[in-house]
Amino acid sequence: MMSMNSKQPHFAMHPTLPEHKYPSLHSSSEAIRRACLPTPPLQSNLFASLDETLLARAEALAAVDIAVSQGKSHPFKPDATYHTMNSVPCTSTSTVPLAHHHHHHHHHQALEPGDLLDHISSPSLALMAGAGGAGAAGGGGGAHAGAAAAAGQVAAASAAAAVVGAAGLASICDSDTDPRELEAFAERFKQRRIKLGVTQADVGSALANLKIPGVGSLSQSTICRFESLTLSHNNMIALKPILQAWLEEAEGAQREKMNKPELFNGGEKKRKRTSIAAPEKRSLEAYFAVQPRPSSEKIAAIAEKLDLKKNVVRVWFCNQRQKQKRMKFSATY
DNA sequence: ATGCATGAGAA
DNA sequence: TCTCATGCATA
Repeated sequence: MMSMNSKQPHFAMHPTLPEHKYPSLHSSSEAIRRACLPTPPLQSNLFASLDETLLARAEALAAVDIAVSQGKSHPFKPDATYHTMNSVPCTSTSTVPLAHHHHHHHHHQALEPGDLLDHISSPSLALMAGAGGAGAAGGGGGAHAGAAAAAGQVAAASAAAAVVGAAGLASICDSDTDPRELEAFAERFKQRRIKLGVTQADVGSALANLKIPGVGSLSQSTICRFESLTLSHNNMIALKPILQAWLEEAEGAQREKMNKPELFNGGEKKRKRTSIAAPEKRSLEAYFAVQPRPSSEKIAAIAEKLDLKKNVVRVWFCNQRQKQKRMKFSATY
């Protein structure tokens, strides 16, 4: 069933896109999203001394499973994760046999100085690498290529380089930033991937075989998240051209097997995943509902109350915030 | 498929 | 310190 999969340390360049300020926006989808969240929004106020009082209250509510019924409700947090970067020419090369439509979605593109050139410019890929092979299914394994650098934004470098020109397989058009388009692509991608008989892990490692500058391998997790749209909008946009390139590549050379037996393993330190118990988790969610960005002090307080390491709590909040920003149910619909 | 974690880069 | 892209470990 599983395979031992061992990747090299962790080399990756995260060109990281500038952080944008997402202006307000939707409220409906935001509501939907929250409604789907495991934790019903708490109704507390953010006034009063957000001290032990609130913490205790939140925890108390959490303990009771939160019934909510106080005459106070606050609006949802206007925290959209959007912004789209887009400023590169459009080669209209949507090789995607998808039904794309054009329409305008109110995308607030808060472009910052850096954004203007921070995009993926079609890295005219004309490569021919071997597609993954192996047909095992599952979330398991596969050999891993030890490519360096991951694929954040193939932009940075290529943008300026403007290697555009030849066969533009990827093009950044507004349709590429369209959530519906992304969703459609993701679905289609998964379908075709399965048809090719490759696992998510296979795709991840195969990406390194494509010689796209700045693009290395990705993990099964990321491929999975791409397919399920559980990535940020920006992340989806950045990955789409890459995965699309792989897909076309793989389908084109479905016969070749250029497998690369990467077998280097020092076998060591296995990271242990700390697991937060359900009760504690509930409390955290309660706290989060009332104050998604607790101060360092508050985090410390919470950590102590729940008997968790402060860092664990901090990271939990970070991840929780990030979760809220995923594509699914992310507004703009 | 997801939870918790790391690290780079921006604030 | 936070955000964001990613990944290991795991259910």
